[in-house]
Amino acid sequence: MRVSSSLKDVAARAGVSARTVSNVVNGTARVSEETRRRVQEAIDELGYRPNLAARSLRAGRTGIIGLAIPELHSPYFGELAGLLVDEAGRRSWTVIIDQTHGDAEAERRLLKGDGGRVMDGLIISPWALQAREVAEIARPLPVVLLGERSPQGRADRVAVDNVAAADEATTHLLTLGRRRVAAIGLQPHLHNGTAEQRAEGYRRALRRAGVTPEVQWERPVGALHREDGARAMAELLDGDAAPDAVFAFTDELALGVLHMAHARGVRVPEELAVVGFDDIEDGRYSHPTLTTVSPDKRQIAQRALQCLADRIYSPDNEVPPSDLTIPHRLVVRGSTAPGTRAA
Amino acid sequence: MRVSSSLKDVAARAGVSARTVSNVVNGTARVSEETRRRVQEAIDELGYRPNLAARSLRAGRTGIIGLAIPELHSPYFGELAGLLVDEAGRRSWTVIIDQTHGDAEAERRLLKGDGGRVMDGLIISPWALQAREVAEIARPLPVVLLGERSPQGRADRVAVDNVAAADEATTHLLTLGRRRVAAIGLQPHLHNGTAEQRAEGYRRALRRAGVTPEVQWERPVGALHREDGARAMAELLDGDAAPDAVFAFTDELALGVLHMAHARGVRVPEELAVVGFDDIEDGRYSHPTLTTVSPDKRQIAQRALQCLADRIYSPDNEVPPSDLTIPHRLVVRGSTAPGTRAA
DNA sequence: ATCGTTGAATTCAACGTGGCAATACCTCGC
DNA sequence: GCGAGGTATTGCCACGTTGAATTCAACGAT
Repeated sequence: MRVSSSLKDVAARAGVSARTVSNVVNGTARVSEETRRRVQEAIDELGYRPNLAARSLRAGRTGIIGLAIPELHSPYFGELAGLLVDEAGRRSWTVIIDQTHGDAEAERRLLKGDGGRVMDGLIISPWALQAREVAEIARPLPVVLLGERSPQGRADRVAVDNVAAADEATTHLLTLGRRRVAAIGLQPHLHNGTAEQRAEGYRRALRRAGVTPEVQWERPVGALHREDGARAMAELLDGDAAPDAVFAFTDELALGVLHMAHARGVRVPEELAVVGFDDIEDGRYSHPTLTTVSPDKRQIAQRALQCLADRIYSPDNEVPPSDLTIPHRLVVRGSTAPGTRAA
Repeated sequence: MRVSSSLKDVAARAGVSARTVSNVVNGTARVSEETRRRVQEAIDELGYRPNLAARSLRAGRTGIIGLAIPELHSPYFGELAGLLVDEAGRRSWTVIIDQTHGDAEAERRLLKGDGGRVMDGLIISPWALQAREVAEIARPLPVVLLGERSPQGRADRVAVDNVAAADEATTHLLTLGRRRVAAIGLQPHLHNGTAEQRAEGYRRALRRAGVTPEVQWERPVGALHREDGARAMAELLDGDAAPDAVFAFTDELALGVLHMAHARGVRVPEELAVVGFDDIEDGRYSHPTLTTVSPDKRQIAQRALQCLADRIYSPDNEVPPSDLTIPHRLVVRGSTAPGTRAA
């Protein structure tokens, strides 16, 4: 029992050839009822399980796909990863997860596939890698990019329209009569493409409303967690003028903003309206509940897997890379409830 | 470039044998500088990556371990999974993640290893499976159980002392002068061992303080999410007497409790003190911030992996199963800040 | 000149599967 | 009694890799 048994062991025990056992296991060929029974018995007795390494070697496919995300503990990526694992299971795929921690080197390593070929395909959410560099990496491996533009890309891409979504979020704040609208979440040092797009949508909305974008309202952050949001909010409150609204590029940042607002006695939404992005579970139970841009996460998962499947199973992969835009909607909750505006 | 190249291809190109290429790749044997250079060149030109399936087949090991948890999107498991993935990477292991959704059948399937052997070992957090059943499943595969007792177990176990921790949490509430202490999180229908232990600690603390445990204060839940906590809290508030404290078996439940308290105008911590369990990130930014039992998650990850490593690498695995208790501490925050007690 | 030693590279075999082609067995029709 | 046409089963090989054993050349010591 220590050393796991193989087809050969089962065959010996059942008094048939290894090939027949294989046929029973896979239903490949016709097997007489009597033989099938004997083989099945031997399988049960020996506790035989097929060796997937051998199978993969033979088939040239592993049935394993990779998912590379910045951080699993971040709620957005946790939710997305959960959906991807489930949807992948539906396709009989197993998912291995890697965390890049927003490190360019880690992203590069995964894209290049250092350390060998296990994965049939890779879904990656690049955070620190410049779009140009992603495009340059030539790979035989099917790759789907999440939330990053893929310019002359060799890879498929699945994402929401970040510019439009950010525009909507900002416009929502402007509609409430707010004019000192801060944006929290820029990451200029990382060349984070997603952040850049959201900043662009933010500025576009301001301009359309006749408000000139000002640098003082655009707050860069080190990372995208609650603590970074809280810190950015504190800086704003310590500045010359306090904002009357905040568009945070992620819900986590927004929750940090809410936290700091509480701590400093700023009333939300009366004195400060807040919008986030991602629609994570927390935002539905925070105090106040969080208005946010909600991407259709399940659809992101499904479409990403569909892209992979197309490339993995297509005999010749001359299909041009697709660039899928996933629907989103603005979910209005307590943090932007129409209230008395501060003087 | 379509079909990935093998040692043989590289060998042909470099004018050496496949074995020599293997030696260059792995640094297995001495290779002359000149040969190494030629081989490396061929590797780069062909974009060769070792085929891990073949390697695994030869080695009898895949370098892949499995992690089976109820749900990836739950913050506690997300944080834990993130730590496990990182710590596993440090050991050059890759992690495949499965979600059981608290389904007994799914847990059983994973433990039995249906579908073949890919994993060198499995870390599983059983939620619905009865301890007896876990113990009965004989496996050649090294298994580590998280947070579940493993009675006559063949498997290692890593967990906090749930009884003691629940006792501390409850005692903390009693110390504040609260006497109508509710417990939210029992799952009698699932035979959830962890929940049972926390309930036991809760009752023990009450008795020690001279308070008789009453059924009306023990609220079962369907799942352990925020919505379940909110629902349970609503039921309590709709009941005959309102509690003046709640011990929620997970932070998620506790956050649902806070949410419902806000919605019903119950002031926390003045009228209601709340303690959670898990110390998830959200609880540090909620309003009020959440008092909680904080298990040392990194240590859980490290110890679990150490157990696996011991079994995977030990020549004869006659090592008796270990049962490791992970330290925890009560982190007091806003939700139990000493305040005016309700009349 | 011969032998042992060392370093460098090679050959052979096997890990467990499944595709392919071949073979053994069986039944039926004439 | 014999070939045709199935059905059930088998043997052989290759997938890409590496452990073990082997070959070959060069060198220093005797």
